[in-house]
Parts: sequence; structure tokens; C-alpha cells
Amino acid sequence: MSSTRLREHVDAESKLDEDTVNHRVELRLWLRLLTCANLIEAEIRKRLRENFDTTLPRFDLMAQLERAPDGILLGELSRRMMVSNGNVTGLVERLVQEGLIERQVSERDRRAALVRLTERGAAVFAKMARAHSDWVAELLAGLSAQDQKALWSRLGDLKLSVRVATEGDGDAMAQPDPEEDR
Amino acid sequence: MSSTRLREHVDAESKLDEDTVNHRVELRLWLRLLTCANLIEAEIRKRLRENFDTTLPRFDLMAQLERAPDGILLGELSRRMMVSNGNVTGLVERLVQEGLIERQVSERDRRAALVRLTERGAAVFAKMARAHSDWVAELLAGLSAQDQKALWSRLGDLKLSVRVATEGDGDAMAQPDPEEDR
DNA sequence: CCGAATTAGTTTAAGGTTAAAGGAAATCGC
DNA sequence: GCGATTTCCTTTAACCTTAAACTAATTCGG
Repeated sequence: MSSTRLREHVDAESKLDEDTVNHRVELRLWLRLLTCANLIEAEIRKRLRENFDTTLPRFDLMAQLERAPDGILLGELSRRMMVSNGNVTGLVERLVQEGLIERQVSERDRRAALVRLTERGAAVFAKMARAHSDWVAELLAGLSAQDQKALWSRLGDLKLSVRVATEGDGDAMAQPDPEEDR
Repeated sequence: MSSTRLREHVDAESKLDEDTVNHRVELRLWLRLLTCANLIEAEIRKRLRENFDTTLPRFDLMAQLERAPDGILLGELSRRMMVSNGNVTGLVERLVQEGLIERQVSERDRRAALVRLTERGAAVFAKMARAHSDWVAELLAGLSAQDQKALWSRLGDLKLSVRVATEGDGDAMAQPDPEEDR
């Protein structure tokens, strides 16, 4: 599966020299997209650390819990965060340690565990979420509301393009999109 | 510095309830941008692993070296990759181990070390770069060349916005933009 | 020259991340 | 019922990443 899934390179002998196929536009777009995401993410990580002594993954996890007041299973959490199970195990461990979330083995299914914010966790998260929201707005302040919407829309096309290109690709790619739920 | 650098909250007593300031558009844009970047990055990481048994950071490092045939100092490498010095130390170590790059202590300054691709490293990278380029093009294939250019352009505005909002922020934020050099 | 400050890299401690292997509970098919 | 399979989660090994502390070499000011 891995050797042929890229493209059909049936034209191995093609006169249209394969080496000259230079996807410059695509590459430049991808690199700029990555730069933007990295710049913003780095700044947010830095501020979370400086202002709240926490990390982005922890913040993201708590954001998921805030939207599920009745708790959520670890597996579901893992799916929504788009990270591995093992990753969630560790994050949850640390947040429980900090007293910001609590975990509770399910009654009906003793393999499963529910996690939810503690009261303190909810209070702390509320503060962080406000700040986070302000930070993002500050970083994007150079774009008009119109520009922002236009960009958002175009990124929707991009997302679709990527999904189409990768679907059926790996196993269980039916990952729910975290952003749309917000 | 950290408490006032966000915004001037001079209107602490403002009747326009601060809590109701909901930067929804900005947040949605940021989340979608992040989703797009993560989807593409995850797919590229996966393919690098499956097809070349390597990682994105290693690929990125080699990409920098390919553009500097005469070698490059570790510090400069760190700056161009926008990662910490210590990070580069480890990556270089592993790539040297694999025989893909070589390091050489500078004659004139015995603190400094030059790294460059080995012959084998250059050959391996050439293959990877071709594949990588094809992958990116494949993932973005759903967008017309026009859409791609438009998106690239808008992301330029975004990048500028972020740079303006963060400049002077931390120390030495004058990081050269990796993408523009390409 | 020589002490102070700067600069290039490394080390360390802590954490985030994954794939793969594994343990334990629940479910499925007879 | 009960063995096989699936599902939920944890563990492990390896890697990536950073900030902060550190080492060693260079440069700067007298």
C-alpha cells in the first residue's frame, strides 16, 4: 500500500522529465501556512507558561472538558483532541495531580474512565480561556473582520482538500473536527 | 511587562462588560488554521516514517543543509529552524549516527561546529524532497492555482499581523522566515 | 595582557508525542 | 455458557522539545 498510494508513476520512462515537476506554489503555500501556525502557537504556549504556568496540551484538554460538564471518556477525549490514547493518559495524570480535573472509573464498564473538571479546574480554566481568546484576537488584529472571514472560508476549502486526499488513507480517519464543535 | 502587554485595559470600569467581549471570529479562524496545519503535518510525518523511516525534524534539518553546501553553524541552523540550540544538538547527533550528515569543529573558532550533508545524505535527501513535494501537491490538489495564490497572499497578511503583535515581545524575535528563503 | 562580558554548544530536567505491545473487561457467536 | 474478538486504557521505548544552567572559547576594555 505504501509504495503506490502516492500517485501512479506509470510513466517511469516518460519524456516529460519527472524531476522537473516542481510544485513550487504548493510548497510555498504549505510553508507559509506552517509558519503562521507555528508563530501563533509558539506565542500562545509562551503566554500560557508565563501567565498560568501551564501548557497548550493541558489547556486543550481542559477546553474539551469544559464543553462536557458531565464528564467524558478518555477515548472520546483522545479522539476529540486528535492525539493518541497514551498521550491522554499522561496528560490526565498530571492534571489530576494538579487538582484541576478528576477521573472516575465508570460503573457500568470498568475498563472505561470518565474525566471532568473539578470546581477549581473550571474556575482556573475560565480565566485562562478569557486570556487565550484575547491573545488570539490580539495576534490577528492586523486583519479586518472581512479578511478573517475570507481566510476562514478559504481554509475550509483547504481542509476539505486535505481530507479528500487523506481519507481512507490510514485507519479510522473519521476524526471529528475539533474546531467545528466550538 | 507581562501584565500590561496584552492591551490597555484602561476601561476597567467600563459599562461595556468586559466578559462579553467574545472574539469568536478570531478564535474560529485560529482553530481552523491549526486544524489545517495539523492535518497536513500529521500526514507528512506519517509518510516520512512509512516511506523513509525518518521524521519531520530530521527532514527539515537536512533541507536546511541542502541549501548550504559549504556547511552551516549549529547556531545558524537553530535560528533557521526556529528551534532551540539544545534541540539541534540532539538532532545532529542522530543524523551523524545515521551517516547522513557530518559535523566538523571550526578551525578559526573552536567553540563552533559546521555541519553539512554527506554524499549519501544528499542523495537520500534528494529522494525525500521529491516525494515530499509531491505529497504536499497532492494534499493541496483540491485548490486551484488561483486559490492557492490567494490563500498564500492572505496568509502573508496574517503573518505580518502576528509579527507586529509579537515583535519586541520576547527576546531576539528577529527570526528569519524559513519559507521566504526557499 | 587580563579580567569581564559575550558567544557557541551541550547538558539536564521536565514534559509532549507516538506506535506498538499488553492487560483487563465487555461483547459476540455459537 | 464460553471461547474468540473487540474495546478501553496503560505501559514502554524512542524521539522531539524547551528553558535554564553550565562549559569552554572568544572578544572587549582598559
